[in-house]
Amino acid sequence: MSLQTNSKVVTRFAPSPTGFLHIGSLRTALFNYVYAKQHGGKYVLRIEDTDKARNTPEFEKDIMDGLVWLGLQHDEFFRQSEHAGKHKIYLQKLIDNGAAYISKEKIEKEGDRAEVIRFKNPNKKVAFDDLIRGHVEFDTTELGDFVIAKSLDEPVFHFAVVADDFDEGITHVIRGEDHISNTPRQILIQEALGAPRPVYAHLPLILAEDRSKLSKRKHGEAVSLAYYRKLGYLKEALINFIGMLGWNPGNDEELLSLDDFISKFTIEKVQKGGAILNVEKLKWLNREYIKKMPTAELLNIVSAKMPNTQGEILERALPSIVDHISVFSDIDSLAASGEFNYLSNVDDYPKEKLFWKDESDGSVVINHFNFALETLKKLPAEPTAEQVKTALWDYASEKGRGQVLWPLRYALSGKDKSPDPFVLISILGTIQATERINAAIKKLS
RNA sequence: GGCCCUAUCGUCUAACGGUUAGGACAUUGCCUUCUCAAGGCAGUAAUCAGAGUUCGAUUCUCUGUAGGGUCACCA
Repeated sequence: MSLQTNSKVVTRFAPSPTGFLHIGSLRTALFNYVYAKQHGGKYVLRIEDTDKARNTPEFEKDIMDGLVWLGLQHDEFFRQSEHAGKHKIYLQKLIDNGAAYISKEKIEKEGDRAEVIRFKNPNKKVAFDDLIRGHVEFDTTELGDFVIAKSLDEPVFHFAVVADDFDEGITHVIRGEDHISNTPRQILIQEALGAPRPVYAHLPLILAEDRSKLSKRKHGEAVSLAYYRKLGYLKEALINFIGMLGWNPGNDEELLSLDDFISKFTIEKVQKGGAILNVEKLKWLNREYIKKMPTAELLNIVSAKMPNTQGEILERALPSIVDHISVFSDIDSLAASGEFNYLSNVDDYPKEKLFWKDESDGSVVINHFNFALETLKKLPAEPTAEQVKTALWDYASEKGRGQVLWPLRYALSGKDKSPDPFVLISILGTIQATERINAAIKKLS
């Protein structure tokens, strides 16, 4: 407790660039960021690149890009490999004071060294108070004298983490639950180094549908931020969703921004059990955020996805397009299946489609069309849907709405499913609408 | 298997030891309606099991069960 109140909070997110930014890591990053910000502290990003064989610059770039895109800007940046000199000094110090030793090994697999540095395990019980889990206790005896470096120049994860956390003044280690059993050995190293112990908080894991840990190998690309980003999920929705997996504000609020998290987040209230990632809810959230988007921004995005429909038509059609999607990539599939064809042309259709239910008298339909044509003449070239509705409603009610509106809508859209004819006319304008109705009349006569 | 962690509707979750166990997503029905959506309203649905402690356990304790994590010269 005293650590929290007396010193400035410093948190860190320490991914290793051996894969794309994982959705679970994303939450770790978010909570670290939020926790630091709400305590007026610092949030450090540290790339843990000590495994030279598996690191790639692409992954490092993906991680950094993803974080920046989400708005989780770090205050300080480190690359673990750049601390090799410091690690070496610490390692030497431990060897000198007998806390670690150079050990002769037999080579069991490829890459094994004949000599490694092992930590002299004091074989004791280690206990720590986890902000989320409370009191946790381990007996480190079973760990044996574990390896902390392959050589003076090649520290292994546990050692590098402790050394770096120490150097960077990390006060709070907020990380995934998969690290909880790593904690005792890291505490042992800390003690040997004379480093202060940070406050620990182990987050529950994000699970797949089958309750297993979300892993790239098992669950494919749906575990990476890049995947969701590519599908067109909004960062606001992603942050909101991830932040509420395993945590909630304690009331019925569902829509939270990054700033809301900073003001409301309470690490003690983080759930202890793992949570399944529920894409349906993510979609719902995304839709909520799409609804909130400024029209101009929306137009930009939709416009890029619909090269065949541009300008004012697209502008007027925007609400009816957005109405049908929960993610922007939905537009691609909807467009591919011809859902929006009516915006540029009328697909050919059999004239029977112009009859409502079991009607079959073409002349009656033509009468309705003629009334519509007359009405269009009296309307402005680009009427609002409301204006069109007012002009046609009484007639349609009198003659039968289905009888009038179904053929009209079909003539205008050429489709079984579409926006209603009033909206259609408001999108197309009276000139285009007149053309399409005339084409329908020609079909019938 | 050892060690560790966890357990409320299908999913995410709320509930100072006393609630008709609440909300959201999903789902179902209804309304609206010319179609498809959207929207509105309503409904179905949960305390893992068994012992304790207590006047009273979702809540505390123990046991069991189930699930998960971790056991590298990876991070």
